[in-house]
Amino acid sequence: MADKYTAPKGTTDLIGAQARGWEFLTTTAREVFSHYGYEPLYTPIFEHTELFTRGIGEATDVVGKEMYTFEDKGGRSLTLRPENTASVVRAAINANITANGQAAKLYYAGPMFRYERPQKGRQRQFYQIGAEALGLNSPEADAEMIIMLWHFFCQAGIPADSMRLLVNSMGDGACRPAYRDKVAAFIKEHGDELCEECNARANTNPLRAFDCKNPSCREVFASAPLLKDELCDECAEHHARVLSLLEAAGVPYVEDPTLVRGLDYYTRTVFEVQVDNGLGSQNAIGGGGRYDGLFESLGGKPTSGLGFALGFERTLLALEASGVTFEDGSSIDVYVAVADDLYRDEAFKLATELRRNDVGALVDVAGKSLKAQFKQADHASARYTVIFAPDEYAQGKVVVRNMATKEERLVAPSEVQEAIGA
RNA sequence: GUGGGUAUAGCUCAGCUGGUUAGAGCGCUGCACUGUGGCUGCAGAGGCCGAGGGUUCGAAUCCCUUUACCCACCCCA
Repeated sequence: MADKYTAPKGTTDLIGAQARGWEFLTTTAREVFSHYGYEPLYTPIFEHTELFTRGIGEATDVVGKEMYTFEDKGGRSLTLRPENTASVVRAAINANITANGQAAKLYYAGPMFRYERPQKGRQRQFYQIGAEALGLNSPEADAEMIIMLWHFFCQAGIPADSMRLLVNSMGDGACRPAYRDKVAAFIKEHGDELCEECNARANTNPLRAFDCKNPSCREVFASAPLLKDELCDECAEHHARVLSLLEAAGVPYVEDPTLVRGLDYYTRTVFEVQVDNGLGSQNAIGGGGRYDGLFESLGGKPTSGLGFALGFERTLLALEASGVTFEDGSSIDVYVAVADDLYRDEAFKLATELRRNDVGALVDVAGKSLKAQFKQADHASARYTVIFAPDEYAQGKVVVRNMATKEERLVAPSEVQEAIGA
């Protein structure tokens, strides 16, 4: 554990079960999302810093203190992406894929970067899988997005009853500003009963005060005005429709009027999936919402948008807590062994042929004893072991041993594939 | 950015109030079984006890510093 060459703070190598878990989840995502008509989109790991300051919002913690920003050799200010929605929208604007009211459904998977103090379920380089639906403004689109996220988690193996789906509406340009002022006024009114941070939020981002975990603040906020009661008619109707669609789809949700996403771009529908076990002090494994103003903030034409991101590491923790494991997944059908070094060339050749025919085959390349070769075959869970041995090979045959039943058959090397039923 | 904890073999960890060659289990390699895996028995390899400094006749053990990791606050996925 020399610390000379360790991965930087907050980063980790995806190795063993974690690496397999990542492949499993990205594969699952591709399968599930494609059934909803989603296509892959991969954007750069770094972007112009301004994309994030404009897109996510200057007042957010993510932009204010968590970005990995650097200057490149050309003097440009670049930032490692702290999230991917702004990039996807930028890419969509650049490629003009939402021209003339066309919709686009896109998903991605990859690392994000935030300069935070690491802890369980939170690292500086972390992996997200996400989806964005662009150019769709109907409540049906919202419901479909939420259902897809729920579907993904279920498909990945998290028991539905261990998850909790929270849904809320944040209003839009017509109703949120007034509500925002109302909350700010409420905070000022109760200033002496609230913590410092809550007071500070009155000026920066009043809604975030709902996230405060301080018990006494929560108590005060229990009587705060709720956006739910202040929504404009359009937002209220939209929200009600989303909820009834979720209900009809049998996706259990909880209305949480205090759910406030931390990024400035959200409008109307916001949602979050939480679990109670395995995540330490975190509890959100995925979340997202609608961002109808983001295109314009980034210089595009008014276009609605909607999406979610889910945290890979947290999802993995939740899966582990549910007893899901990612065992070594090598698929070895045959182990080709030699009883004498004389046959190593033949064995090597057979293994090569089998692999070309789509059969998983292992052959010893370390000069091990026959016994050691059997052990390897066993550890690889090979279903069969083929043995090149003097007596049998003198008749042009090799031994095919079924490792489970211990039955052995003699066949010509060319018939091995048939003998193992592959 | 602010707290608390931990650091000994590939992995999980013992090592009491300082005492001589630093241990166990699992894993790995070999042998018993020279052409047949799992079980068993035996043997072996693998450690500058995170790093640096100090106290001491003597430090994995005590003190200081440092680094890393973990956990929590905060924030979010």
